[in-house]
Amino acid sequence: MKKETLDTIAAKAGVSKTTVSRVLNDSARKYRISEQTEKTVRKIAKEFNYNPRPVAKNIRVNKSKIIGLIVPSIAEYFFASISSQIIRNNANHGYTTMLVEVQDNPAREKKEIENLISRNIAGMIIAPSSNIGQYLEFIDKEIPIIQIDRYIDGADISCVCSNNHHIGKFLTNYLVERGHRRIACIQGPTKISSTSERIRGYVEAMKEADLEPYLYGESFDSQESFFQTLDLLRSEYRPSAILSLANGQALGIIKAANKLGFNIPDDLSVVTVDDNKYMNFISPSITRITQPMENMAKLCCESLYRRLDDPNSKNTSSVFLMSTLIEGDSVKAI
Amino acid sequence: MKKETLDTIAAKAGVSKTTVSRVLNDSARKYRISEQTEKTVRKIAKEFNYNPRPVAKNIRVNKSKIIGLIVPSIAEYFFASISSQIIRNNANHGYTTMLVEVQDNPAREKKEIENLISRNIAGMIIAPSSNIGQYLEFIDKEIPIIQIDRYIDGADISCVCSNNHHIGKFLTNYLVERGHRRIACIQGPTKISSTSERIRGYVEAMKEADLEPYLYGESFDSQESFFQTLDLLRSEYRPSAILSLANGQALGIIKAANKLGFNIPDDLSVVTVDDNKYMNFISPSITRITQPMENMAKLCCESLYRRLDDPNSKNTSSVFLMSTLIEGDSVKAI
DNA sequence: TTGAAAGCGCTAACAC
DNA sequence: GTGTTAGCGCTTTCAA
Repeated sequence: MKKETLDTIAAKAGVSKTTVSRVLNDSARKYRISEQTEKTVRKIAKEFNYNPRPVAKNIRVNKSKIIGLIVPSIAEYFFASISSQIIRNNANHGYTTMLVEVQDNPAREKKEIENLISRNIAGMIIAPSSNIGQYLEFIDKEIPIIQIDRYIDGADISCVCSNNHHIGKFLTNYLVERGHRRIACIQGPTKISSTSERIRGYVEAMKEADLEPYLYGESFDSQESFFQTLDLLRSEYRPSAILSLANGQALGIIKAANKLGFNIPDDLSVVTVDDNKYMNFISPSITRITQPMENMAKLCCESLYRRLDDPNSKNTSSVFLMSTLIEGDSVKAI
Repeated sequence: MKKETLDTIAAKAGVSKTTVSRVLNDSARKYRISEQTEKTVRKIAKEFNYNPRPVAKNIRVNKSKIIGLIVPSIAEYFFASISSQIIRNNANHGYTTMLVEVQDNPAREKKEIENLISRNIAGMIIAPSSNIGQYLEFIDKEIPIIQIDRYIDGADISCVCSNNHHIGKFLTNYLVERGHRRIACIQGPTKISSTSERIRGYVEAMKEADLEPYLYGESFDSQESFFQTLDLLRSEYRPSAILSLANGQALGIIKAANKLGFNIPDDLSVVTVDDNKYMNFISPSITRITQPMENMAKLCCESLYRRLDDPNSKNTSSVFLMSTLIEGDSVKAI
């Protein structure tokens, strides 16, 4: 490709490569380089289609214009959407994104973080999959980290998340207000904060309504939710409503209800979390909470850029965003 | 973070950094380094938690273990899924992925490619958005490129795609065989091969059945498809069936049909391309073709690794994968 | 206002 | 078997 280096440009321009470097880094003013020199250098650089190699700079200054993004999997719409926004924001800000997936696998997570660090990333955005608070705090001293969607309890690392406790409580209350008493919650993996917070909200709302929480399930997977819901609907408890904590689960619930001939919402009410363009088309349309994904990505990036631009601003911040209810036809008032 | 370098390790081990480098690159055997030395070096390296800096190596050998992945947007499920697979494959193969989005914007595409190249990527996987065949051929001489999902007509660059011509023809025939005569096709952006090939298949099937093709629309956007379908259904032509080339469009079509009180499939049959976990839940379930995304990603990566492993194997190859029909309830036989 | 020279961490010729 | 040395392309003192 472009074989031009500072040296070749310098030779053509009849100046030293130092000067070329300064001009091309917009430091001409700072070093009081003559307008004439600056002009020639820029002209030659353009003429020869000079393209600096960031790696060479990286090795020197030990920092790159790369941001590491660590998510469970972008096959999940929520993370795909967030990641898409982040990648775009980064690009607009002059950063390239290294996106890695860790499949909620702690070993993989550790490995990928080390990989990213060895590649001199300037900053990191992570939806943590495991309890690596201390490790992250250690890294955060040198490489700014922002947690997104989830946070590690007790870790002093900035985060931008939904107000998941509110989500759980709000949806539960929504069902309670409509007369439901036997409200089950199909929980996801309970170690991640987004889930545990929602569960906490659910339990709290149930307690406040003098109802007994009923938690079951352990994954976000559709298939598992399907089987678990089958069990649940056949059980003695037989809820009149189910609170699903993610869309994958909701699909499993719907499938199970259909299979057993339970009509939604007549025989079973369902509410869930997260939205996407398909949700309006499944019938009945499921009442759901939608998280402000675009805003979440935006705030997260801004928070990161702030620390990147001013390495002194080490104050960690926690941001909890409010979500929006989208009412469908999946809840019956009884 | 880890401040260790080859030098520090060498000092601790009492050998030269060359030796350390050789050992840590698994070339001990090649240089007939004594087992004793090798053992000590490895021990010290581990002890000091040594982490090599790929950038330093990159600048020396002018190649990194980074693969650039260029897609329109991962907010689109198809690309999210493919990208997810590719990222995972790459990670398993020791490569980190730089994922960039170009939003089907030619200027952005050019800029991002240059960016990736300046970062010394080892290889590139791209779903091209514009007609940059010559440019890619030029790059391909030094950096292996594989096109995925789409290919640039006339460019001598490897590709792994669906057999999109077959998809278009097959779905059209499916409708023809069920007695439909007025079959409209809501096309996407016609400059990308995946779309144009599907259109070609549609037109061919129509011609063979002595029917007049009726193409309309120009984007994959739900909202646009919605309005265009409204127009179409109100028009004189009034198709009995619509071939949608992507899921976003299909949603727009369904919405338009609902709005005008057209029952699917009684008043309007619909078929579309691509599947995802929500498609089974929208009602009626839309008959659709599903592309072998996992396999597509796999073959694409393997093809790339082959060239990466053996720089001489410069033979470009075109792979066209077959897709699978998923029958729903969206087509009426008339 | 500009340049020379050193050095970032690593690899690879070449030597012994 | 192992080490010396040069150099990848860039930035950054330090000097002029």
